[in-house]
Formats: sequence, structure tokens, C-alpha cells
Amino acid sequence: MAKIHDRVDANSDGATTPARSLDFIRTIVTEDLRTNKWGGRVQTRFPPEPNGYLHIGHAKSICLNFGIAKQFGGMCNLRFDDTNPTAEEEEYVQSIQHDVKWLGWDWEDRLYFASDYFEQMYQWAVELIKKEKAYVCDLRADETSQHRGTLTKQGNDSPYRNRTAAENLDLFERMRKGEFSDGAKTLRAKIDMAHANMNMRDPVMYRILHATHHNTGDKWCIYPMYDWAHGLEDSIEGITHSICTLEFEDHRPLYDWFIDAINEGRGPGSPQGEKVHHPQQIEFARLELTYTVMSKRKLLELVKGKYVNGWDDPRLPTISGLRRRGVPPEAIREFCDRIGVAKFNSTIDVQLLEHCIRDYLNKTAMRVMAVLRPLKVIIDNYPGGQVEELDAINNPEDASMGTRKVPFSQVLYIERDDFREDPPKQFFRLAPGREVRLRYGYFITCKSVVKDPKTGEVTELHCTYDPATRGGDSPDGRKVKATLHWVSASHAVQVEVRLYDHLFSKENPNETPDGGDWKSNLNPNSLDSLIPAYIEPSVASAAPGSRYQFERVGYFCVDLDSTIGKLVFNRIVTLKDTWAKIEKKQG
RNA sequence: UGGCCUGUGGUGCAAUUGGCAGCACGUCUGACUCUGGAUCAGAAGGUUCCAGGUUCGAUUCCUGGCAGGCCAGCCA
Repeated sequence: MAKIHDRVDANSDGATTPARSLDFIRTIVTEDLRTNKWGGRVQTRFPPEPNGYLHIGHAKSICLNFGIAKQFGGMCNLRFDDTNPTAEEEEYVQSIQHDVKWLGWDWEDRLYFASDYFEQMYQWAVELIKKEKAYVCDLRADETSQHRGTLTKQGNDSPYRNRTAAENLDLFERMRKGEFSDGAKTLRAKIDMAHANMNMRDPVMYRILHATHHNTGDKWCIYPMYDWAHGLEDSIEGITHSICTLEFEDHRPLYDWFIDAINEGRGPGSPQGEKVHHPQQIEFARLELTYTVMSKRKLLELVKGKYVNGWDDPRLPTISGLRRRGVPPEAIREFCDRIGVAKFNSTIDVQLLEHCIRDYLNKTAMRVMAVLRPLKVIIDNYPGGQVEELDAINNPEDASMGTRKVPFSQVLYIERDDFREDPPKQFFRLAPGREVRLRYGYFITCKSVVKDPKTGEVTELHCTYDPATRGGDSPDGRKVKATLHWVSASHAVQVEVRLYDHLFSKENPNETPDGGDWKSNLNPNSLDSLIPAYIEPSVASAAPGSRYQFERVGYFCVDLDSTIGKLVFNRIVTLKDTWAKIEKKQG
């Protein structure tokens, strides 16, 4: 038996990447295929509850489920696990579908809702009652909790545990009809109140909720609990591998118990019918990332508390936030591929995500020159009214992206950071008396510095250029240590640039001085808006969503807030900055 | 005096099922360069949680510890 060493990646280029060993889930799938456990089928599902926006942690699960299906010739369903009408909304149903699609996955015609299975689930519940495996309990929520016991003390049986099947059938039917108020009764599985696994202490299967459901409206007033519903949903859809996160590990015995309970008495020739499909639940560790939070509750708090500007705030790890920031879906998929799948609770360094983003954008993003913090440069010996159109390469990694023209004239802007009146060691850029190259332009030498007499701030530089260096090459072969980006002052387009940094200033935002709130770790400088910044005219009519590399600065994306004549750019990620590192070390 | 799961360089994952512990990100050197980008070459970094045991040989198997995660919703 040959172990599978090659796998096909979901990369857009369709290339087969070299062997990466199989993670433990793919190992299980491979083995199941080998033993023909499921008749050659691989059927997975992504089962979100529509009660919030998806985040990059969900992307891990999405890529896992859809990725495995794709890799092994199976299928993956999108299924909304909508069993709690009090938390769920249509808005989330829409956003989730949008996000999964945007990430590049396709559920084809397999869009399902748990709520579409409610009638079947009800019928199975009736069967369990008949088998005396479920009963209607009149205990209130707090009483149920009292009876449950604790982690170290066993629970006590409900006084309603021994009702007859006939009585339970009647009561359950009346629960459905709406004869009882919210919380008055539940349907519970009759398992073992002394079980060491709390989940097995007669878990609630149905609760009464007189609430309008986004999908079924007012048809139901009893709703199935997760444990009862989830395995049945999987069973109905013929799921082979039901992949979920670690916290469901000790729900697995219950997952199995419910399906086994339905199957008891079923089989070939049985009046009850054939056995129902019994999928295998497999649990993996959810994704955590440094410098951010991933819990739905905390994300919701940040949005509702206006700590950020909505679910798609580019600082959020939500899919919509990443999308708005400009992160390409291909980079997210690559990231999910690289982080692996295991059962250990770990936190991935956000730098890996950033690496994946740079890696993709380096190959695909058009290069452009933009000056974020402008400093005026006047080329004293350049003819006043002259304008030259200089050739610039759109992407040195991809010649097919061609070239463009960039206007050059006497008055330019360069980056403030690219000039130092008193340059420190290893600072290669412009300084008084020093010569540097303007990218695709000319060599220039700084001749004098003009300052604001009051503040001492440098307001403009006077330079000279060497006409022989047009295009950036020196015929005499002399070298310069730096190449600066620039824009022509009279041609540049004024834009807004939003610089984003980590949302939190601590690697682990949950780490607080005792009693402290996690929100005290919010980074006060996570958003810096630069107005005006100047960009070369070639991008004047760029459409929202377009991504560029601003040479020597970083990758940027045209924001949704942009209007005609007023472009807004989001910084997706910086370029690696060696000088910043040196400077930091120098203090 | 509960149950289940997990411990491998800084971080995240591997190790052909018992054979000299590898890869990626990060870090540090150097080369090259019209982006201090990209690329290339190289380096540092491990008591594989600990202690016993089995074995010629243990990250892998056994026993016992220790540490961390999850579980007491009519949430998922």
C-alpha cells in the first residue's frame, strides 16, 4: 500500500505542489478510501450558525472541508446550522454565503438548512420516545441545572424521568402545538445522570421557543438543540467526515449515542426501516492568531461598542474585514494550507499570514509610485515648464504586465523619511550633498535645505539633476546607494491613505494585568489616516478593490469609501523594511 | 475526590509506524539588485514536558508523574 505523498493544491495556477505529509484528518480520509469504508465517497460540510460574520478561523475550517472534498474527489455542502431563532438573522445567512464564495469555494446546488430537516428530526424524536429513550421534563432551566450535578458530583434523576411513552408522546405533541410557554417543558434524552461526561446526563433535545425563525417563520415553537440536531443533519446529508473543533470532543459520545438510538431496532427487514447513515465526527484545533481576537463574542463587542467601524473594518480578522483591507483570497487559502491541522491549541504568528499576502501580491500586484508623507523637491537646473514621460515597469516579476509612462517635472514630492539632514550610520538615502537616484528618473544631488524659520521643520529641498542619467542609468557607471520613489507635484493625484496596524498592541490580547479588560490592550495607533498623500496619475481612476504595490512602501487596496476624484487607499501590508529594523536597533 | 484531549527549535507543523529529529515563518550573515522589495547562498537555534521501563536502538511502545486546553446553556 502506497502512502499518498502528492497532493494537489487549490492554487489558482493549478500547479501541483510537492509533497507535504498528510495531516491526521487527511490520513483518516485516505485510510477510509483504502478500506472502502464509505463506498469511495468523501462528503464533508461547512456548518456555520448564521449568528455572526465569518472570520479567518472559519476560513481554516472552510478550506479544510472544501479542500478535502476537492482533493479526494468528494463534495462539500454549505449547511446553515440554524436551530436557534433567537440568535440568527438573514443578514448573516447572506454574508456567510458571500464570504465562502469569495474565498473561492463552490457548494454548487448543495445549500442546506438544518431547519429544513425539522420535521424529520421530530419524527425521530417520536421514535426515541417510543423506545423509552427520551422523555418530556417539566423542570425549569435552573432546576435542570441543579439536578445535573457538578464535574465531580453525579446528578439526580428528574422526577419526570419515568413518564410512560404514551404520556411523553402526548406531551411532546402538545409542546409542538404550542400549548406550553417558553421554558415550561423540554424533551430530554434518557441516558445517565451519573455519567462522568456531563453531556450524557440526560441532555435536552428540544426546548420551547415561541420565536420567529428566519427560514421557517412561525411554523415551529420547539427547536432542537445542537447535540440532537447536528448528527442528524450530517446523517441526512450522507456526510462521511463530520469535521468540527476541539470543544466538541466530549460531545462525540452523544453524537454517536443519538444515531445509535435511532438505529436501534432498524435494519434489513425491520418495520422501522433501514439504519440511518452514521458519519464519523473528527475534531481539530481552531485557529488563533497573534495580535487579534477570534471569538464571536469579542468580535461582536468590538463592533457593537464602536471600537471599530463595522464588521468589515480592515483591522478585524473577519473575512469581510480582510476583504476590505485588500487581502486576496488566494493568500488566505495559502495561509490555511500552510498552518496545518492538528489537535494542539496553538497560536499562529500573524507574520505568516503577512508573508502569504506579500508572496501572492509580489507576483500579481501592479507597481506604482505614491508619496505618503510628502516633502517638496525642486530641481533647480531642470527646465521650468518641461514635462517628460518616463517609462516605468509595472511588475518586475511579470514582464507581461508591461510598462507605463510616469510624468517628470521640475517640482516633485519625495517621502519625508527619505531625507535626513543629519543622516545616521547606514542611512543610504538623501542628505545634503548626497546623490541618489529617482526611480526611472534621474540622479539628483541635494544642494540646500529650506526650513520653516519658526519650527525648524524642513519644508523643501533644492537639488540638481544629471541630464545624462535619464531613465535612471548613469553612463559613466557611477553608483548611488539609494533609489527613491517620487511623484511630480503638478501631476500627482491627491488621495487619502489609511495605514493599519495590529488591532491590539499585545501578542495575546487576553493577557491583562489581573482584573483588566482585554480591550485595554487595543492598539490606539491601529489606524493612521494620511491626507493628502500623492500618487502618480496612472491610478487616478482605479476601481475599488484594485491592489497595488506602492514601491518601497507596501501593498495597498482601493477602499470602498473611494469616490470619483477622491481615492482612499488601505494599506494591506507593508513591504519588508530592512532600514526600519536597523533604525529600531539603533534606538 | 470527575471525564476527555494535547505536550517536538522563538512560532506553527513533519518524521516512511522503533533507525543519526526535518520543513515553513521568524531571527542573524553574505551575494545580487534602478524597490534597503524580490531573488540566491549560508548560519544560529532541540535534554522531542519529566522520571522510570522494554529494546542493540524510543519523538514513536509501556508505567507513573507534571503542565496546558475543553466540559456543569433550555448556545453552537
